[in-house]
Amino acid sequence: MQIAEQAKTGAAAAGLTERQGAVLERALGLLVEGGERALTTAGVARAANCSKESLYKWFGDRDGLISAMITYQAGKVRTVEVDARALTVDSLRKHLVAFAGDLIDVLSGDVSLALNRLAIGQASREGAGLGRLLQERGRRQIGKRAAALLEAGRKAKLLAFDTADEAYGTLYGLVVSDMHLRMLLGEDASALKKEFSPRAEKAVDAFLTLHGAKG
Amino acid sequence: MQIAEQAKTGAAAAGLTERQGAVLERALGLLVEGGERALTTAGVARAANCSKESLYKWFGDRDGLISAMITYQAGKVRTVEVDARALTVDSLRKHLVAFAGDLIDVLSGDVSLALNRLAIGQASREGAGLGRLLQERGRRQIGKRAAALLEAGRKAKLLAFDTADEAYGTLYGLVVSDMHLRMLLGEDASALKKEFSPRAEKAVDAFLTLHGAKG
DNA sequence: TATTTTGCGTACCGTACGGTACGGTTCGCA
DNA sequence: TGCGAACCGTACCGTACGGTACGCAAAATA
Repeated sequence: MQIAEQAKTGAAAAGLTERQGAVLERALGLLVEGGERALTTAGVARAANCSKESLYKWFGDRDGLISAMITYQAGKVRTVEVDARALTVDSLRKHLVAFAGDLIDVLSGDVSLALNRLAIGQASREGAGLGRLLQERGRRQIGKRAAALLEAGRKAKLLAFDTADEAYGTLYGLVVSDMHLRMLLGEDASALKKEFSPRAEKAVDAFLTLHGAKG
Repeated sequence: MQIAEQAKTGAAAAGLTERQGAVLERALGLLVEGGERALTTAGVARAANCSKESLYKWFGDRDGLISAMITYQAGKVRTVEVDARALTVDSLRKHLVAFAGDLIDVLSGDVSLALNRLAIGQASREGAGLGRLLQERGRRQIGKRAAALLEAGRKAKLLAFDTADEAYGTLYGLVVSDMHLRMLLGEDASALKKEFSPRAEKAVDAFLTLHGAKG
């Protein structure tokens, strides 16, 4: 039910058949479960109850399949719009803390980790195609949300910074530190999440100390 | 000449023959050049002018070779001891800026990026063996240097923090942000280094704002 | 109902890799 | 000089993957 719904939305966002979305969902499951080695065309076909010929017809080749997986997964992410009116110190802090929590959630997600591992592994041999795609479709989205929030804070005279990008970089670093890399290297994601989630408020405090207009 | 000397020191640190060190050096070159796909046993043997049989004799199997490469590479890193006496605000700042620059240098190095990509790619399929090894031999080393510096700053009443680990995490996040991940995903390392190096001083300023005893 | 389309299942091909075996050669040593 | 260890180069084997081709069933269309 939930999976089917996800498949629907993700497929709709990428302009694909519902069936094709279901196939991509199975492929993502395979990737999460067994890494890149498990993402074979035969394996995907078997897991999704379709033929290899259909895979090549729909996605071109293996790289096309992977690209479709990234785009499809990115289509599932929905950024929450922030109401910029009536922003107070407390509400800004709450929004920042919520954003930090969502950021940690996204980065520690199984599918996100698997796709990042896949793109990083591919990055060395053939340009940065998948890496750029992942960056574009994934990070840009949540980055826009952060930029909007930060700009709203600045307009409300609650934040002070030169550029939103730089301030976002600071916030990102304070929240994430090296958590993402450690998870990518195989450290237990849920354990690391438990370690970093409580630090989200401290990170936001530090960010406000650095960029809060009151301080 | 330089390579030979590196091979000597790296091999000595890992308890290997000079010849074996040279082989690992060629293997690292192959990995940097062409990624994991280029790191085949036949390719290493050809590039290093040795036989596959010797490779298996020395390193066991392909994973043993990779582990040896990580340990060998880590053996080349030498941490600089910091003189903790007579630490002033200015000298502490200089030390922190120097540390930040070295951190960026290490993370943006060709070999470091290639090994991290390899370990991340391997992380999904078989535990976190290589990831742990890389973390242990690589990050721990520079982390110890940071911890020593931070503790010295605290003893000199120039820094205030709860635990050195947490403070190091803050410093790391401020300096690195998402630079490492972006490089791992294939963004041009030298360009990113140029972008982040000037920010090292700002990052240290921010860190001192957060943890400086004077502020 | 006849026909076209779609797609599943399977078999197949070429290639490339990890790992092993073997003949020939160099080098240290008695 | 004779011997053994180490090692290079190459050939070989089993496996697994990406990609293609084919036979056949089911659904859609006329």
